[in-house]
Amino acid sequence: MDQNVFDDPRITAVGLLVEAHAGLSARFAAQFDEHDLSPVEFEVLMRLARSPGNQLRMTDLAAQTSLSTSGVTRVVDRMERDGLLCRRACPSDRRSSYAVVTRTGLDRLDAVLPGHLRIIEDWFTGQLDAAALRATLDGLRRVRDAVHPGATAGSTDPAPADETAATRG
Amino acid sequence: MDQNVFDDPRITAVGLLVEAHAGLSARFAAQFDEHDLSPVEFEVLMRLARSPGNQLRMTDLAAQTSLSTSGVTRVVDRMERDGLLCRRACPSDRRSSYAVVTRTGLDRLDAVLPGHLRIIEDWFTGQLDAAALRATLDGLRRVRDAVHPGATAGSTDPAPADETAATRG
DNA sequence: GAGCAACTATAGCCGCAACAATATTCCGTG
DNA sequence: CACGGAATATTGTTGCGGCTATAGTTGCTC
Repeated sequence: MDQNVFDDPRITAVGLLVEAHAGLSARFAAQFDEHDLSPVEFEVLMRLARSPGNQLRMTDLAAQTSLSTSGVTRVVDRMERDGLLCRRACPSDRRSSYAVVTRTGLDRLDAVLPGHLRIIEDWFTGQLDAAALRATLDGLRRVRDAVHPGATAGSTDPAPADETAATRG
Repeated sequence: MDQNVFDDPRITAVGLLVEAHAGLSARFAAQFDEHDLSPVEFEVLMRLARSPGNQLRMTDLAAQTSLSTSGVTRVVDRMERDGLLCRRACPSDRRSSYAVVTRTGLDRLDAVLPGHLRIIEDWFTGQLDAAALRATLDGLRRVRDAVHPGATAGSTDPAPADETAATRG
C-alpha cells in the first residue's frame, strides 16, 4: 500500500510543527486584529522597538523580518500613513532612511503585548510543564540553528538585532 | 528598560517555533520548485493521494488544507490545467465535484517525496537524537492539540483525513 | 409539493507581497 | 576627479488568496 508513505514519521513530524505554528499564528492574528494590526505590522513594531533609538534602516528591517525590501517599503508606507512610525533621513548615507517608531506605535505595542504574551502562555508555554517545555524549546532551537533562518530572516533571539544595526549604523 | 520585554522567554519561545518553521518551509519550497510545484500544490497532492480513491470533494480539500474554498477552486484550476489532477462530478450530489489526482500527479508526487523526506531528515529529525526528537514532538503535539488547527485546517496525522472524507462521502 | 434554509462551487473584487526594473547615492580605482 | 560597480529605496507588474456575492442543488418543514 502506498498509504504507508503518508504515515511516515517524518511527514508526521513536520505536520506537527506546521500545525502548531499555524494554530498559534491564527490566535495571534485574531488578537492583533482587535488592535488593528496585521502580523507583519506587529513584527515591524517589535523589531523597531527593540532596536537602539527605536529605529532601523529599511534594509535592516527587511533582513530582520520575513519581507523583501520592497515589501518593507509598502508596509512602512501603510504604517506611516497610520502614524505608527515615520521615516527619517539617514544623515551619514543619503541612500538610506530610517523607520522610527512613533509614540503612537509604542503605545499600540504596549496595548497589544500583554494579550499577546497571554496567548503564548495559554496555548504554548502553559501547555507544557517546565521540563517538557525546556526539551521542546531545545529541540526547536537545534532545528532553528541548523536551518539558519537567523542569517536572513532575522532571529527572535536578542543578540542578532543589535548586531545587524551596529554593522550598518 | 523596556528592552527586557523583548527578551521575555515567551517571545523567545514563539520565535524559535516561527523560525524553525520558516527555515524548514524555505527548504521545502526550494525543493518543490525544482519539480515545478508550489507548497500548496504539494499539500493538495498529498491530501488527495492519501484519500480513498485518490479523490476529495472541493470542500473537504479546503478543510484539510490551509485554503478557503475559493482558494481551492483556483489551485485546482491551475493543477487541472497542468494535468496534475482533474475534476469529476459527484454522482450523489450535483453540487459537489471531486478533485482526482491523475497519474501525472502521482508521478510528480513520487518524484518529489524522496527528496522531501530527505530534507526533513537532514534539517529536522536528524538534528536530534531519538529521545530529544520524541520530547520535541510530544511538546509540539500537545501544543497542536491545544490550538486545534486539526478541526479546521486538517491534521497531518493519519486519522482525521479518512474521517473527514467519510463524513461527507 | 412548495417554500425555505443550508450547502457547494465559482467569480468579482481587493489587498498583500515577491520579482524585476529604475533612480539615486556611495565608494574604490585609475 | 571621472568612471564603474555595489548598495539603497522605490515603483511597476504579476500572481496568489481571502472575503463577498452569486447560481445551482439539496433536504427539511409544513
